[in-house]
Amino acid sequence: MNSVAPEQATPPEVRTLAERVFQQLQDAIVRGELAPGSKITEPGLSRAYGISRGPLREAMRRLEAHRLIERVPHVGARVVKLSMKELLELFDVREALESMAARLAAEHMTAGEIVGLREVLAMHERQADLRRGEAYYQREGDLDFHYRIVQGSHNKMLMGMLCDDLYYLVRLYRTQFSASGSRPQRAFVEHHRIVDAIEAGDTELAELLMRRHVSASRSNVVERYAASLELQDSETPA
Amino acid sequence: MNSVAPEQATPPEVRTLAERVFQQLQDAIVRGELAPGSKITEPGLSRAYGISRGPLREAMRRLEAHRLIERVPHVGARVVKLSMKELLELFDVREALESMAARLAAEHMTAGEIVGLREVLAMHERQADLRRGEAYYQREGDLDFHYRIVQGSHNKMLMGMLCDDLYYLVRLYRTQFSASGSRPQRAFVEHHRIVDAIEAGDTELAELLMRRHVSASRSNVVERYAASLELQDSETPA
DNA sequence: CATCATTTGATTGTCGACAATTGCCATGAA
DNA sequence: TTCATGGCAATTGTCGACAATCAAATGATG
Repeated sequence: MNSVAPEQATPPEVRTLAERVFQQLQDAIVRGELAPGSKITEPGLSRAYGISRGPLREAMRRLEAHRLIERVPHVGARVVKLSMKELLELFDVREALESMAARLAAEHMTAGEIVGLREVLAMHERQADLRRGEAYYQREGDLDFHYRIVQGSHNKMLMGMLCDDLYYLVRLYRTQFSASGSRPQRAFVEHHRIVDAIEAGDTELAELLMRRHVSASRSNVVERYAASLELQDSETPA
Repeated sequence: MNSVAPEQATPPEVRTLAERVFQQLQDAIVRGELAPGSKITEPGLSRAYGISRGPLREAMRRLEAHRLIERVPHVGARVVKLSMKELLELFDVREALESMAARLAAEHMTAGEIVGLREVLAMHERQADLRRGEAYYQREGDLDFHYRIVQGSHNKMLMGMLCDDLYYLVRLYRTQFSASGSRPQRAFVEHHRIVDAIEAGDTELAELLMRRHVSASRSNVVERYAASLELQDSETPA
């Protein structure tokens, strides 16, 4: 199981209570168990998780740093609720960072990492062939693909920004907007082309393809959003 | 005085103790008053700033999120010390994000923001003409220039990443490596070209020029570093 | 003399309680 | 009815103390 998901059971390094409750809360938010926009209070979570407010505040601070909750002093915190504008902002940032990651990956990725990447792609195709739980696995798999490329960049700072922050927001968006991973076959082709460029060491091509890939994904989101708005309008005509 | 520096005296919104001590610590680190790599302990800072460990831990958590200190559970925290590798990583991330910022700025910047940008450039040239404290003002001014372009992107997420995180690291690097802003006239020209492209609404050109600008700055750092290594070797020939 | 176990000191993690600020609701006046 | 004002409950911010953990100093042993 090579998922991008954080191992939750008993990771070797969960030394502190705050760390554990942080991961639990992060998971709950990304999964949508804590509704976007809902207010979360310290005494409430403190009772719910059976810990004191001290570690809980620490966990909440980390959630805030990861942009999963928003806090305002003396008022409280609420789970982040991505607006369409913010979602598009997220895509622009992803386009910038991931295209750079692809470029660096084409420059620094090792042979072993590339075969691992190919295996991920092969697994996706197998799952697509089986047509079983296509949407979900495709989505997780897509994230896994991007995850590995970022790791292949060998740029710690980039890895931290994308894997520790943005990708959780991406997953949150997918649950919030219940966006099914459409355009699967096209994305498959794009993924393969990107790996080809990386394997060839073609930095500029890898960067360009990744940029288009993210941009296309963004356009797809915009289209689906516009369509959903139309549908909504036709359902409730004023 | 249109500096990028955070107003420290009594900003209108410093409602909480943790917030204040966070800004103070952030400033102390960026200024080099807290040496890079030095260990900082909670009781020590608690006494130094006359506050309890509660708010202080919160401030330290925020510093960690901003990558200004590094913590390891049950051991302690130390001020971040940028290695050359990490510094280059920082430049790659800047290149990705700032070129995107320039592209978005060319698309969304208002006329008023553009005249403000021109004023910043004019002020830099005046200071360069006067040849007074050139290096320092140039450096702060350079950051101010980039700061305004990021704001012109009108992308909140991008602004948060660059202005709230990376730019503090850039300033930290400048004090840590005591890097004087060399190549001033060339940077001036590049700045002007970038503003021209933004004003013309040429998104692709603005992006390309900003990318080259950051890349050139990176190359400059590499050169100076190599030179300093040679000098060091000649001084202490094993 | 080097190596390793032990102890000690300090630091971090956690907890419960108190004070300060906020938002809400009821009351009253225009 | 609407708006302002005052009080009240709840939440957040802050503090000091206790327990768990780690790193270095100490001493014992081969």
